[in-house]
Amino acid sequence: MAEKRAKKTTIIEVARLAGVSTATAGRVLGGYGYASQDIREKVRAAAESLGYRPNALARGLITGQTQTIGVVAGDVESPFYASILRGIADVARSKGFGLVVTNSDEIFQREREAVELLVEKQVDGLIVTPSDLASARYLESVIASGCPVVQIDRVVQELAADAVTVDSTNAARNCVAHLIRAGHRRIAMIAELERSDVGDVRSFLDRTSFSATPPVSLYPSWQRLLGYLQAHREAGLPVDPALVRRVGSYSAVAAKEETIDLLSGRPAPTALFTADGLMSAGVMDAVSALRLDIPGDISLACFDDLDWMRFVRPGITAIEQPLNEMGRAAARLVLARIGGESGPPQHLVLPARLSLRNSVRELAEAV
Amino acid sequence: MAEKRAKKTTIIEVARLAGVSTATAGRVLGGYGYASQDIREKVRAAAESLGYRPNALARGLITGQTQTIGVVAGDVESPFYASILRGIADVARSKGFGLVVTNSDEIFQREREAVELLVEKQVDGLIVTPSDLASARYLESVIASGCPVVQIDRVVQELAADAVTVDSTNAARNCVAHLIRAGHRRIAMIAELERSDVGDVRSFLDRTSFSATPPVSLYPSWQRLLGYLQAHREAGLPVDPALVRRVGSYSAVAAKEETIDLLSGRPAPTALFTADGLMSAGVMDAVSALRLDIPGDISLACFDDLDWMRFVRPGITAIEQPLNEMGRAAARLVLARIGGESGPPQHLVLPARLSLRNSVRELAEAV
DNA sequence: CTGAAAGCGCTTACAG
DNA sequence: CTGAAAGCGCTTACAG
Repeated sequence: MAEKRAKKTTIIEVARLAGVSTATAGRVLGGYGYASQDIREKVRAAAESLGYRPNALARGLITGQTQTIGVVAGDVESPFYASILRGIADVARSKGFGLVVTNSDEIFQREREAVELLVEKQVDGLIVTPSDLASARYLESVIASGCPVVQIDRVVQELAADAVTVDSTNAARNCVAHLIRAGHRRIAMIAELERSDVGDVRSFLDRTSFSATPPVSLYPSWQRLLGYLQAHREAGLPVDPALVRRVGSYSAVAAKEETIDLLSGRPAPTALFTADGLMSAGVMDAVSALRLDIPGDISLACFDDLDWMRFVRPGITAIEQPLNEMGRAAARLVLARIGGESGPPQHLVLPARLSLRNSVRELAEAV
Repeated sequence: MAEKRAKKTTIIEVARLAGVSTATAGRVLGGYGYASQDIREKVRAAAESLGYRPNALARGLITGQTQTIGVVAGDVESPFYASILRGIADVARSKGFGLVVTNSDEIFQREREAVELLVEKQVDGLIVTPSDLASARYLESVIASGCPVVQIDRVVQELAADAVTVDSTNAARNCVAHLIRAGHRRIAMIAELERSDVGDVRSFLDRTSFSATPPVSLYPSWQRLLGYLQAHREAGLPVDPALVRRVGSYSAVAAKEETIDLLSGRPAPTALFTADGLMSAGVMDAVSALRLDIPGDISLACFDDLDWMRFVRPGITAIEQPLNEMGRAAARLVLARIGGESGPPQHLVLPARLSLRNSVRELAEAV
């Protein structure tokens, strides 16, 4: 059932029409090597009249470069990855690179298959958000084969790959510190806190020394919990474990349930810190359902609140991650490696922006 | 400054190690042609031990297929395109296809360059949201060269390419009809209505016969205006041109200004129909700023409201486009063509879903 | 069932 | 400055 595909014109036909060798035609059309003005024009005219388009496959096969970057995102439909992807795409386009995009849904097996596909397609470099920090050593073979890898949002320990992350710990710490400064003493936290090699929340809370934990080795959600703890500790305040809720996955519905349960407790929290973007909607829903006033009854702070909160609820403190910039930085890094830049792995840590638009006004200056 | 890239193992080395010809090794590894059980194992073992990965470039060069689909979206960061892209990606992945993604930002020149890039990369098919319906004939040469094209969201007249769109006209018509049935007589409309070959809003409104306009030839925004008009006409109601606002671009800020102006007019509208997704936030912002109650002071209906409205404002009627399905359908269509399916261009028109969650309760059953 | 040879469409040394 | 030849890593007829 194979269709007869229109055969495309090749450089051979262009060369023949222009009366030169394919080597010369290639030099003109590919923009490498010398060619006299006279021949240039002839070849260009021939290419034009035949509607010639170079075959990037053939070129890539011989040059060993495809001018393509592979991206393994969690889910390009989520605002988080969509913004990162846009940043990557902008830099790629400006350098004439293409982008092959895949979703892992944070499933390790899927990530691996995606990387396999991309490597076979001979991408010049790879940008990945590793879905399982413990199993990601397989990336070493990719790097060893000459394909540079840049990690985004998460960092695999001891992997010789560049990385771009956000300083989640400090962002959470600053945010919670300012809630404390504004007078809050019972600050609840709603977070994913799913994958972890540091045990459960309780044992994490029980640790005597936080400084012993290098934040970079944690998933962002746990980094934020660390920041939450640091802020309390620095203020000399105790942490009530009942106020830290592990939702367990990026689910607005689950976040809603936890929030309702949380706000029904006595004494109720006076502030709520939502540590993962997609949960904000669930938290908001719970607050609406309980008919609570913001910030009268409860103060809210959210990581990665969606843009809409700005419009709908002026009374919310938001931690905004520089997602576009994260993508751009990752693309720049991978392009630098592709360009031959050597040296030890770079680890870029971008600051998050605390954006204040509610009762806790004092936050604005403080940050 | 060229790095010494680790040279990858080729099929030649695998063949040598297995003690067979490259042709035989290829048959085993590529899964085509015959091979004895004995040899199969030897080759597989050799490939395994050498860490062999097939080079898709070489394969593509010879087979003429890259197992890759090219996508030209407006902006993958917007929820609209992000959802479509996800649908495409799901189907592509299930068929073992890769996806090369680009943004046009609805700029024609950029779209063209993107298509050029994708064609040179030898994608097997193309999914495009044409940014300028009048200039999109250039796609003909792409199709003629054997690369099938599927259009999304918009349809270029007389282009022999499949298309997947949403029935915007009927969705808008139903929505407005139900607002009318709920008693509204002054229904305002906020819409993009930028690009057009049908003149300005006023002349569009003045047309005596709407049926003369084939909706498919219009940009979605204009199709929705058509639906708005049809609903009024069918109810025997006049349209007040002052209630139809052309925002001119996908801008929440501009939408906010128009909405404030609109709601300050006397007599004020009792309902507001926002015809383009990204403007909803601006409209909401205006409603908040004016301290209006929904749906007490004003009823709202939005095309493509973001998911959040469900959580934040139960009092809003939403028209939900099946974006994931649009992407999936487009991917299926293009894959069918790649598979050799011939026949006249397919034009899929998907229905939008009217989602009711406010005062205009009667809508729920009616749809 | 297996292998030698040709070739996909380009680029890359190497002569001239 | 230009061309003949080789070759990138595979697959595809074609013999055997």
